Amino acid sequence: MSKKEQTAISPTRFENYPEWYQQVVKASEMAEISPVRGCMIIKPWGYGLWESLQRQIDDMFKATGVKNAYFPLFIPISFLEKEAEHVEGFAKECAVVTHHKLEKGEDGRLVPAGKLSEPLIVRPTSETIIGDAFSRWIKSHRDLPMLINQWANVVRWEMRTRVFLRTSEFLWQEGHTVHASKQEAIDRTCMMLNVYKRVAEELLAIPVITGDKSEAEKFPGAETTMCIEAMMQDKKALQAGTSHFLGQNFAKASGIRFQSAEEKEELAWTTSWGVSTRLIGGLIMTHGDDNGVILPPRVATAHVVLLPILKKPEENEAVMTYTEELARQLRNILYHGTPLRVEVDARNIGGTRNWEWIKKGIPVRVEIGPKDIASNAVFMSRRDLDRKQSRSVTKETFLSDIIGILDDIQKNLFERALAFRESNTHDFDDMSSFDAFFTPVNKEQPEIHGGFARAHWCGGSDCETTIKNRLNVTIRCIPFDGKEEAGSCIECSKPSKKRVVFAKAY
RNA sequence: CGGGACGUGGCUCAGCCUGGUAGAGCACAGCGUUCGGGACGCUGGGGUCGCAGGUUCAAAUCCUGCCGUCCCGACCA
Repeated sequence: MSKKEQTAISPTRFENYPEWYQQVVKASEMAEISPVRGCMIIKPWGYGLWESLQRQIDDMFKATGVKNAYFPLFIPISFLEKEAEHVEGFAKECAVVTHHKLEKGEDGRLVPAGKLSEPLIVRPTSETIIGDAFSRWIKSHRDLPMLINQWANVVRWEMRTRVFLRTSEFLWQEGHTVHASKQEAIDRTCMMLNVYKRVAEELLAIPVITGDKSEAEKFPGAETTMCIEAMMQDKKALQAGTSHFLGQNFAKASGIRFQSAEEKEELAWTTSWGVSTRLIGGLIMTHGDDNGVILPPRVATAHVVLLPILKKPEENEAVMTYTEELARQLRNILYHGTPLRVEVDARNIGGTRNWEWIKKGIPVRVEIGPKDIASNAVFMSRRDLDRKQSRSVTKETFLSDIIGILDDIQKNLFERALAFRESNTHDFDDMSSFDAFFTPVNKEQPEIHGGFARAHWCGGSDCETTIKNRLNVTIRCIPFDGKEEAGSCIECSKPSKKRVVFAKAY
């Protein structure tokens, strides 16, 4: 056999990153592509992750006073037309419903019939229809702030799709708030971005940069868009969440007015913010290795899998009893407020079983055989460590340590990802080294290259466009934590006070 | 939406050039031997060869159209 260690996923990240991603999604049984163009089927192992994420995000929203509601999937075209920039941004990727029934055609096939008087679009986002409701709900400053969120599916008819990262239909939450003052709306925009930063860093163990989007990258119809940006293992940036200060644009479009304390009619200020199932793609690309996914414990579909070693019939019952007892004890332990999620996999299918769980990325695997029972022990493996570091520990030690172990995995994943980002983030002050940074050695089959480049930018969209056209590199964000320093724009040399983050992006 | 590649059991693919009624490996099911182990043997199930037309006595194979997937670009959470 070859010297090279065999990996569960082929090709490896290094060999072909996009293909590796596809294979990981498949091998981990998180999702698959559906018969419907551009849409995905999220399988239980992937959906469980979304559920645990959703539950925790929802709690965080509610802690800030947000309430959930649900608005229609269909939006009248006339609603979309109300905000000019908004139309511009979304019109070309809308699914449109034009008929309301099917009839048998001449060839026996079903054909659309019953044309709608006004076509409906399937929501690409819900600012307009929620704005319409807000205009009726809000009369007085006493109705404000209005803090609403909905968990929903949306459709954006994408040309090129990728499971979890960009599909025609995806799941997300969209928060929509209305405020009496500009400052309060801006504060809310920041507050929710901070929630997203915590979601990414504390739950998903994905370090993110927070900042403002440039004019070219902001949400259609927004005054400003703030974002969290993460670095994937191919050194490309992933926009993982956005929070928009909408100014009075949508209030104007939908007629959201209120009577102020001074008895004057005023136009309201609104925000919107969202994260989607794209986060799952980000998780895979941040933590995955050549053996599959690695799930951060805080969001993992399951935390621990127990793998009883069933060899001889006369021993099996004792092994299963010991296993079930351990499962019961584990499920009584709380991990960050929720009971540990434990799987028992008693299939007698040899090493394949172990590898399936490695590919799925479950944080902790525990093998239990007759020898372990004899010594009152378990044989434990951590997904974030090398398989050779698996070790035998007593059952009591395991039970008392498991929370610490999971927290340690969580911490390890975050620190690993942070170190990767740091080592691939550089300052640039001249164009030739900037160009070299973003130019692959092999142009035919580009190797993994680039990263985050912090460079000065004059603020002009011409410079931004020039760079984008030449290198396919965009301004990911104007970071909040960037320090003020005198410099000159990397493209045009005009004065600049701050560095922005450039990168290739998903 | 432009350029490229591809579509044959669940998966990876051979067969297509030189038409003659479908193959392998893996996976799956059963039995047995192994096994703290991605094991081995035997037996078995499963495919209208992406879809629709056309050419032909005969099409996975030739022709046309459509659909889908992946990669690269434009666009995007």
